Amino acid sequence: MTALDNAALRAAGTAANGEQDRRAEIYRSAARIFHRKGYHATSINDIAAAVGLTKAGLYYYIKGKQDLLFAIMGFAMDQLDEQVIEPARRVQDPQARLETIVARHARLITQDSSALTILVNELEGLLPDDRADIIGRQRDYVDFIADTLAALRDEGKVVGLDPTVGAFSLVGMILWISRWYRADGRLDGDEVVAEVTRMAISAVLNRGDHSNPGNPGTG
Amino acid sequence: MTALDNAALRAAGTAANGEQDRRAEIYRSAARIFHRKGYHATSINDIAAAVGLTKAGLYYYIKGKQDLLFAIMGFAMDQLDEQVIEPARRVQDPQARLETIVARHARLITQDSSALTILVNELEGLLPDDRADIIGRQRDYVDFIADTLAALRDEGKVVGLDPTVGAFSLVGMILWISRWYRADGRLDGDEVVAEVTRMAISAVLNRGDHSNPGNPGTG
DNA sequence: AGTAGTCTACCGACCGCCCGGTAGGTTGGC
DNA sequence: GCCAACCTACCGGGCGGTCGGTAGACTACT
Repeated sequence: MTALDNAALRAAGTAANGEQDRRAEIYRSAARIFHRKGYHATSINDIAAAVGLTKAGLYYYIKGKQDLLFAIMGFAMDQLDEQVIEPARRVQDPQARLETIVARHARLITQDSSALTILVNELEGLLPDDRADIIGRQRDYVDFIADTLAALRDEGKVVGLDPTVGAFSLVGMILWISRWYRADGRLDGDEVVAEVTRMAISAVLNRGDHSNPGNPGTG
Repeated sequence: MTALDNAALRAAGTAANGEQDRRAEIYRSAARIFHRKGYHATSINDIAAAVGLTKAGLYYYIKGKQDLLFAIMGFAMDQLDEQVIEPARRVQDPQARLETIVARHARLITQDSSALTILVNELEGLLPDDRADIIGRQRDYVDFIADTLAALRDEGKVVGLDPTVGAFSLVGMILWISRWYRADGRLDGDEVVAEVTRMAISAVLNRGDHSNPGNPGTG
């Protein structure tokens, strides 16, 4: 989970090396605890204790609880940008681009879901300005997926699917992974990523109708 | 949102009619506020004010904050049982059953997502015994969907999909609706339900491979 | 080598506030 | 007179956050 180091570095500015390490550890621990207990149910003392500091000592490194949350969510959003969106932007073919998006996003979650899960679950813990910032970036992401679906529709590969609904539904499928996936479970991360990616593609691609010959109706 | 009345009635036992109404209003308001702000960020005073009582007055009707949460989640789970699982159980054909599950669950969410959303987002606010109860019922639901997918696989309509992963993915797609659907949005509830249901069926049904002729790889 | 000053990395004690919850009334309809 | 349906006033406690202090490493000067 050393990835949060980057966010810590960014927040630390021109600090000494020891301070960078400590700060990274704090961000990492906070993300883990926020993820497990939720933001509001986590006290500053919880985080301090987890990194072997007192509350006052912790405040040497952080500005406040809200800033901690915003930093973690900003990091998660950066991760999404760098690991999912940017690589996908370089893929021209819409179907391949969609596969890239789903597979990379799903992989991020199976690797470490803390920050990414906080990103979607703790929005109301942010200050209004910070929330607007994060929500805007999230909307850009959904729009990017919707645009990809629209491109697939223009190719005739997708028929009769609203791109926005499609994008939200795929995102829901992906995000939910963090609720049920266990690294020590029956399937390993790569298998889960592959399964979900296949489902996502299948969900949006047009393969004729799915009317059910043996089905008297949905009543 | 009068549906919570039932849960209130159940909790009230043999109370007078006026008390039933008041209690139902409390449960309804609490569900709405928990949904909007989250359980931990909602104070008993918030709920009391919303129903025009003081905190002490509210305690005439409720036993405590945790019981309130558990009652709301129990109601949501009852709703799922009665409106989704039981009707679906009566559908023999697996594909029709799956359509029933998705459409009915999605419709519940577009109609009133408060209690159902609390049900999945506030589990850690419960006491351990209560949490075990709710989690058990949720697992039963996912198993029910997975069994339906397994039946479809036995029919040859689904190939190469892990039923458990499939069930979780569909649930994620459905639950996420509560995060983006707005009753005053571009699409009405029925359209959203229909779109999501079609995507869900398409996601699991086997329609040949989706390999991409114009795709040099997923780089 | 000694020592005075400085800075980092903390800690113990404390602040005001709000929380969930309660004790003990008060009021109004039957 | 009684009881349902509230209220005012309060409790202990934990919260986020701050304050003044300090051990110890490091530097600067004599």
